[in-house]
Amino acid sequence: MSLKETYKTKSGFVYELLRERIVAGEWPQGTVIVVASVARELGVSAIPVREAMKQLQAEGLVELEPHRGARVTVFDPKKIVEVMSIRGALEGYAARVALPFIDDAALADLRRKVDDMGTFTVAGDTARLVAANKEFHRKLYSMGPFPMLNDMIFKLWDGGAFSSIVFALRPDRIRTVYEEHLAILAAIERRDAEELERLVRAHKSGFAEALCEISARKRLETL
Amino acid sequence: MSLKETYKTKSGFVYELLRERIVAGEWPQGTVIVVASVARELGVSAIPVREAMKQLQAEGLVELEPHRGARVTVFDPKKIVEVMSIRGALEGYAARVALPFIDDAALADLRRKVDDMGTFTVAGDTARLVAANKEFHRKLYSMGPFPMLNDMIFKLWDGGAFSSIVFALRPDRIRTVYEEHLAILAAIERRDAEELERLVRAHKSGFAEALCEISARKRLETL
DNA sequence: GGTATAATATGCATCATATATTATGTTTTT
DNA sequence: AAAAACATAATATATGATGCATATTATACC
Repeated sequence: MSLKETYKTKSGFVYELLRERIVAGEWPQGTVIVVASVARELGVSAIPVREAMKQLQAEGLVELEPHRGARVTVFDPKKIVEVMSIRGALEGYAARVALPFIDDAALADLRRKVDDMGTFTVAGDTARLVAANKEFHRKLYSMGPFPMLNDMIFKLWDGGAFSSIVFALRPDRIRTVYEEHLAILAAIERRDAEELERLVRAHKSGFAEALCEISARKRLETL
Repeated sequence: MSLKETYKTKSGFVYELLRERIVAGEWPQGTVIVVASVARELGVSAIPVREAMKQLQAEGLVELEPHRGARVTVFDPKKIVEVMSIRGALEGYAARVALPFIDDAALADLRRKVDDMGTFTVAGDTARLVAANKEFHRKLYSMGPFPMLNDMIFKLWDGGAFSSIVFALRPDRIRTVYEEHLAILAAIERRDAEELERLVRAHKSGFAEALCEISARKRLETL
């Protein structure tokens, strides 16, 4: 990860690093970010850090209050439903437009990933299940003709990694998710674009509902 | 527009200003932006300008190449279709989820805006027609429960203002657009969410197709 | 035509300033 | 006199200006 060799600018280097920390949950929601501290830690001046922050803000990962400072964006239940609903619309459409480009090889790949999910489901390995889930969707959408659409989807996806907490607190969802993916795969095989879009959208809605139910029980403060 | 009174930071001031210039077409696609020049012109240092650029980059309005500089993003036909398709998905969904919140007052407002569009259509006043069109959609979506969704839509909307050029080069579209809005309004009155989403999405697709047809004839270099 | 050099613009660090928050002391009110 | 409200000073931090280093591009020279 040496700066000089991998990145062209320090600004870009800091951006990637901070992004990784936030997405990985190393810096949880609400963490205040002090520019000077980060700069000192990384051995750069404040300038590149501030520029990175501006990008992260535009991406929605941090919130920037003039003259007050920055903190990692806090997701309240309302915002979670919002993001999940938008993802439902985007991902449903992405699946629909990708469908005509799914050839036999891609279909086999998707089927294998669902098989993996089945394995991890019975094994109770939620970490790998979450990863396989993301891989499935990434593969599916990546076959489509709109790379910008994929970027938007996975920016939102990285914006809040709620999968783990849902599976932890609602283990019943694990099987549900697996079954939903079976249905999605079946729709792909049937080349049923309408149904595919509906299923993917419902898939996200289910997630949003589970998250709401959880946050009603618990205030999500540990996320 | 005095800086001190309206804006809290110079960075924010520069951001708004540059954004306005790009969106309004004052700086057309491909315009190279020299940080030092902008700074000199606005009477600020390079720092706020650079930070504004980073935000505009994250928003997709400018493209930033390390050590090379910045230019206003160029939209090729492929990218136009992409943006319009994504907008179709987002706006269709936005209309659908807004529908339950459309009360009589909002409906009357929407109907009046479509009437305006009718007036401007027969008058051939495309400038006002474009404005009324945007107002119609803004009003419609703003009734919905997802402000973040609206932000995404109108960020994309501002990203490329193609309406004028379409009407200029394909005058037949003027009447089509008006009729499509009549159909959309009818679907709202019938409270038909499914059909509403379909119509809004088709509305954008029609636009994308017209743009493609235009760019096939003309290389869009004057946009 | 390839290489060296000059010109231009970006990228970054240091230093200075403005702003918000916290702490402290003072005044006012009950 | 005690408590609350207000004003003021102190600190921390974000924001911004200046100056320099570095990368890229163009030009000239061999």
